[in-house]
Amino acid sequence: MCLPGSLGHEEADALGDLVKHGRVLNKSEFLFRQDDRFGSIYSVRSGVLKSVSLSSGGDEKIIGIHLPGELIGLSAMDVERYPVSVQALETAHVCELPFGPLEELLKRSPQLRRHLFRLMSREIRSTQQMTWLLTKKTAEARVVILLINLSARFRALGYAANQLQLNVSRNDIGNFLGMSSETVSRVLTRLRQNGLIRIDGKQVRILKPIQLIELAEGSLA
Amino acid sequence: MCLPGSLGHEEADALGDLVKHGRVLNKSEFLFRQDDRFGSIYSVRSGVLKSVSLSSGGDEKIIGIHLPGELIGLSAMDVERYPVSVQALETAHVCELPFGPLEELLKRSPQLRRHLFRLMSREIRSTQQMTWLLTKKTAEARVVILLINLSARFRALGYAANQLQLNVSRNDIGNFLGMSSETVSRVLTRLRQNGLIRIDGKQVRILKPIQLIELAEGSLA
DNA sequence: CGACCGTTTGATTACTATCAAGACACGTGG
DNA sequence: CCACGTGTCTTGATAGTAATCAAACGGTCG
Repeated sequence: MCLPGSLGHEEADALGDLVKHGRVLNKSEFLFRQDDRFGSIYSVRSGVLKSVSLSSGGDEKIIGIHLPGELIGLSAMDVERYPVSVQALETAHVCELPFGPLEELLKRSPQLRRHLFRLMSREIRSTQQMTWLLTKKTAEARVVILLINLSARFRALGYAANQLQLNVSRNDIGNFLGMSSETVSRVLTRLRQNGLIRIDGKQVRILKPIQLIELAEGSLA
Repeated sequence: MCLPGSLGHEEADALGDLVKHGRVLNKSEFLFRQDDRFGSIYSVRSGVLKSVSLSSGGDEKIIGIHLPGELIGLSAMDVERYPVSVQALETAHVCELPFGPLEELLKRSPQLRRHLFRLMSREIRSTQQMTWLLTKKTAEARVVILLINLSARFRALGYAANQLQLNVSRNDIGNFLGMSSETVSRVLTRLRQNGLIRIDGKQVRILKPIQLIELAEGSLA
C-alpha cells in the first residue's frame, strides 16, 4: 500500500491506478534534488531516506529522516521546485504519486482529502516539536530523544523496537540534532558506559528504555 | 477578507457565509488554550499573536508569531485538541473558520483546496527553516534574521518595513529563538551601537537593512 | 596489505546561560 | 504631583556546555 491510513477500497484502488511504477533506490542515491521541478509526492515503502537542504552559503542541513509509511514532498506543494534533496540511506523502495492526478483524485475522495490534511498537519506538529527539542534540550537529551523516537516509529511499523539499525553517520545525526559529530559520539559512548545501550557499529540496541526516557525528561524538564 | 489569496468570487462569498462572527482579542487574551477541543481554524485580520506550547515539564516554548493574513490552527487538523495556546500580543481581530463547514466547502472548491494545501505546505517549510536557523546560526544572526523576516512580512502587508512595533518581550523573543532574554538584549544593544538599528522601547527602526542582511549571512554562511 | 573514510578520544576555546545588580518605565495610591 | 512598587530591560561577572582543533583508532574496499 502506498498511502497507509484509513482509506476505503475504492480510494485504494483509484490510488493504485494513479501510482506510477514504484522506484528502487540504492544506498546514497537521490530520489530528487533540491531545485528539481516539483511534480510528485512520494511514499516510502521500505528503507530509510533523509531530506537535506543546501543553503546559499553552501552548508547542508538535514531536515528529516523518513521511514517506511511516511510521505515525502509535502513541503513542496506550493512551489515550483523542491526545497530539499532526498537521498536514500540504504536500499529503499518508494511509490511515486504524481501530483496532478492526485489532485484529481482528491476531488472525488473526501477520505483521501482528510487523510492528506491530517498527514500535513502532523508534519507541521512534528517539525514544531523539533524546534522545541533544539531550544530546550541538552545535547545528551536530544540524542536520547532521537533514539526513543526512532524506536517508537520502528515499533509502529512492526519492527523490533530496541534494535535500531542506524544507517546514518554520526555526522548526519549531529547535523540533524544541531550538534557536532564528536558530541554525538561522546553522548553515545557515555550511554554505553552507563549500560543504557549497546553499540555494534551502526547497530544500536536499547537496553534500558525506561531509564533512557527518564534521561530525556530529566535534563531540563 | 478572511482567507487572503487567490480565490474566485464564488468561493469568497461562500466563505463569507461560513465565517462565524469575527472575534476581537485584547492584549494578552487567549484565542484558545492548549488542550481545548479543536473546532476551528482562525485567520488573523489585525494585530499580532503568539503560539505557545506548554510541555509536560512545565516550561513554555513559543512556537510561532502570527501577523495579519496568517492562519492559526493548521497544526491541529488531525487531533482532537489544540497542541498550543494562542495569545494576543496586542489588540487583535480574527476570523473564525469552523472546520466542519470548511470541509464542506472544500468539497466544492478546488481553488480553496489548493489554497489550503499551499498554506500548509508553506507552514511546513517555514518551520523547517526555523530548525535551520536554530542549528546553523549564532545568537546574533538569529536575532538579525528575525528582524529581517518581520520586516519583510510587514512590508508584504503594506506596512512600513523598517519601523517594527515589537510587542514581544525580550523574553519571548529569546524563547522563540532559543536563547536567553539577556542575550537578546545584548545583541540588540550591539546592533544599536553599530548604528544598524534604533531602539525606542518596543519600537525598532531598521537603519541599515543591507548591512543587517550581510550580518545574517556572514556569521556562518 | 595499504589507503581512506568514519569514529572515537583528548585538549583547548568560545559562545551563551546563568546569576546578580542596577536602570528604567509604568501604573497605583497616597 | 510625587513616592512607591512591580515588572521588564540592560549591563556585568562567572560558569558550563558544546564546538573546534588534533590525533589515534578502526573498519572497508580496492
